[in-house]
Amino acid sequence: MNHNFPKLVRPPAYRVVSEEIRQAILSGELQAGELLPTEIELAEQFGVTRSTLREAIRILEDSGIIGRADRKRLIVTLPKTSTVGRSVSSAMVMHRVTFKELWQVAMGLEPLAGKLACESATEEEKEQLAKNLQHTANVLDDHKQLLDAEIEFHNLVAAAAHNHALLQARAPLNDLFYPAWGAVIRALSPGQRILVAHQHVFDAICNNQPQDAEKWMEKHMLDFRRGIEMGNLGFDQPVTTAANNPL
Amino acid sequence: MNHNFPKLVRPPAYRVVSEEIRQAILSGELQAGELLPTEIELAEQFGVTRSTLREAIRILEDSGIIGRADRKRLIVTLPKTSTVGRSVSSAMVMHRVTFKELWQVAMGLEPLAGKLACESATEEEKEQLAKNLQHTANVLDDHKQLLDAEIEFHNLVAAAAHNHALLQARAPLNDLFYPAWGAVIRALSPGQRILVAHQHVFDAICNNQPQDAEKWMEKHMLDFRRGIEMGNLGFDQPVTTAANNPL
DNA sequence: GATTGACATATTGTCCGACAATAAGTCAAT
DNA sequence: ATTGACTTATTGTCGGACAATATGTCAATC
Repeated sequence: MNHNFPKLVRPPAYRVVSEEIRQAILSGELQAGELLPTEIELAEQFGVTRSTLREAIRILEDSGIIGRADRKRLIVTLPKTSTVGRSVSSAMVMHRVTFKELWQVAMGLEPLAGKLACESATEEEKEQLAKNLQHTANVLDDHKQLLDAEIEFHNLVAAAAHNHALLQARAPLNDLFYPAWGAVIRALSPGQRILVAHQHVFDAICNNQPQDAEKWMEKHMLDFRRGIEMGNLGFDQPVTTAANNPL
Repeated sequence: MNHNFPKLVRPPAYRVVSEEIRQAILSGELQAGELLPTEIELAEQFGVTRSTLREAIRILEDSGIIGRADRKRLIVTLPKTSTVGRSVSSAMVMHRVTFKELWQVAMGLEPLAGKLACESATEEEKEQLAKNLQHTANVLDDHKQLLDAEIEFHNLVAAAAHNHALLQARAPLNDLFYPAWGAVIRALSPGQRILVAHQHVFDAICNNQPQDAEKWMEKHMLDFRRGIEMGNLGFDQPVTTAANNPL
């Protein structure tokens, strides 16, 4: 054997079709917001049956790049980070990613978000943060509400960074990691330390002091780690999916 | 209107089925490596037609949590980071993520990878890195091969960090970002500076000096930024997908 | 003994046609 | 302005059919 042929790939039709449509979208040929032709028309264009075409559509629909205009007609869509994040989260759960691993990533991303937010946050975003802080102060004793406020704070900071790649990379944290704040909050109760850290991050953002934002976000995450270790969640335990069926 | 009913969600059958299977997998009820029943059997179990069931399967197949045992039978699979990364990359392209945004994320993740690799790298991984360095030195003038070696180096370091969450977060960098090294390499040619940076990161990993690894990875990424700005790629241009059809 | 060929079998890929379910529009009646 | 009845377009689901492909078996061949 002096010559090796490359192994032949013969993807099924539904895969070819879905890839074709995906490329059309990624290349800009199809813009977000455009209505797609009906299933029958599309099937005719590709020369396949509706069944085959539908299988192709499912693939794209799940990855979020096409959705529904009105629960019927298909439309090219800008994927939401949460949609894309879901498949990433699934993968992480299957790979038995631990809290520790996620925390390490969070230690890389959250301080970064704080830093970038200093440069990019708009007045409106600062207001939202301010509102969040005030709300947090009011619900310090209500674990459930405090958890929601806590998660929202991190999302607001990340959004203020105006970096979609960062948002996307952060998505699994929302699904898998921050829900654990529930246990952390109970362990560190009352939430005084949480509020103080948030306050400092907020001030840093308002005064455009990136290093401070970074530093305080880091401290905040260190608290988080301590909380997990104190709670009944093992730091080296794999994360789980909290029965997430938001379809 | 004193009472608001929650809007009714009535997901189609194919979605319910796919979600059902996904949960069975995530809950561990179905382990990776297990063969799934045939389509006919599955359809009978759920009480739907094969067509409907197949649409459900497509969704899961695309997200990589089920695959093929032998191009026919379906099997529960550990999703590869590249598979999951592809949908993330698509989303980023559609959101017109710029080189700058990706670079900012890379500045958060790559030094982190270097740092973690110091603690976690096995002897075998160090050997692979050494081999990569030597190869790099040999192809400093061959742009194409140098690019491959460069990308491999970063992947090896990331793998040596032994953090799957990090690998997953990094996945889009491989698809969208590092291909741009092509232009960078031409701009910075010859690749002497690249090799020096790699060398220092490698030394730091071998001598278990996390700060050094972090620092040199950071310098390396700063070079990258300079290269992009010098090349004909705009730093504020949206990244594109390099006609990636690895099906 | 290893390779080839012929055959049966199981499973997925694709097609076709049909009908039910749902969303949107029109128009008249109240 | 709201309701109700009707029409129409489109997706959701069904059932059955056959082609294409991988597996296994067994005999024939060298």
